[in-house]
Amino acid sequence: MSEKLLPRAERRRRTEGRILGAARALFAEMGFERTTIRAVARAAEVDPALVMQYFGNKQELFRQAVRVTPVPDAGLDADGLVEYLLGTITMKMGELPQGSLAMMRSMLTHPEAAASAREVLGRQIDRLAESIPGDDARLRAALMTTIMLGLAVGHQLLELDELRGVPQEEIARLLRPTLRTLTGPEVS
Amino acid sequence: MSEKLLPRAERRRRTEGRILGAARALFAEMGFERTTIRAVARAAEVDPALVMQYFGNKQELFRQAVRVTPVPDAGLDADGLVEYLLGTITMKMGELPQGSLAMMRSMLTHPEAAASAREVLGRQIDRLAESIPGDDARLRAALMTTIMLGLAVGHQLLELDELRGVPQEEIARLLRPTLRTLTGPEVS
DNA sequence: GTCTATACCGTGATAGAC
DNA sequence: GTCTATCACGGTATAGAC
Repeated sequence: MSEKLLPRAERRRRTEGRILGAARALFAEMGFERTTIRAVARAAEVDPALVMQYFGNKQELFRQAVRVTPVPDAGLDADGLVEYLLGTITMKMGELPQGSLAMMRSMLTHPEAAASAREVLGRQIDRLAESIPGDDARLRAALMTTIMLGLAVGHQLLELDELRGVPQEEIARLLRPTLRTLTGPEVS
Repeated sequence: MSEKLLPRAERRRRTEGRILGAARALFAEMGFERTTIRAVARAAEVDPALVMQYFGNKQELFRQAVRVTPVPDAGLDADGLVEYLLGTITMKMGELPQGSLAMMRSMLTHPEAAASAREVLGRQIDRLAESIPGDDARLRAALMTTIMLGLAVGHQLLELDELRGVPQEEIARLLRPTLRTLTGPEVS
């Protein structure tokens, strides 16, 4: 194999990484439409056409940049699930993975991001519904999920003043009884 | 004054109305970026340049199309506010004003829509905070507001399957105790 | 095999023709 | 008062330079 300063494959891998990093940051901040291939290329210090060469089109670049790590599902009881959800706040507050942010940023205006969001949320609803009793378990699970969605949107994307700088423990403390009202047919 | 089939001013008013209606529908469905002036003009059956002539630029067209009717504020107690919020579900479910939908659709990716959303939500938070006790009234009010925001996003914009076709009364029934956990320092 | 230059089309916007 | 160039910019495809 030819021995330059870096092996060709390694060099390519690094360039791809820079492009994906730049794309992730821009998609998260500006959304799909306002993020230009040219801007991504500029941020990654490569030629715009190279981005096309690597990823084919903007859609595929987006897909690879936001690739969200699938939620590891474990069998938990209702209270455990509430704690799990409250735990995700911690992430949502501090630094939710940039890929997830990018996906959420575009989910209302980009069809594929919307589909991806529906899938992720649907999985969470499934998981919650399995662990809570009642005929309306899915509806309750959906409401719990939209509550967390609203929090993420309000805090991370809209950056509402009232939520800025609030320690996650305080949110968790207030939201714990709130979510618990939805985990069972009775408050119990 | 010249007497054609319609007075010039009236004719203009109708054309403007058609354009605004078409714009509202398209902005609500596709968001700001994906809505093209040309498509709005096509839907309103006018020349694209006429849209520019009337509104100057796309931004101003958006501003006038989504102009959201300010929430009439009345002094209510905490429980009354919960019922008020639950009442807004009814609207959010059936047919939330298209202008509000358009604004929400773009709030994550369009700076001005984001500012508008922050303003509307901020007003609701103010209003709620006035009516609930406790040092953390604003935080509680913000959480209540993001809960409703999440519901609107999940139902109206993402159109989650689990919420489609669910009668508003059922949502209200489930969410009433949920919201009540946030209206006071104690569940009481 | 990698990267660069360039051209094409649709969009927002402006200026001017009818 | 309407519509027709025309421009700049962005996504994308292609050809070709190294």
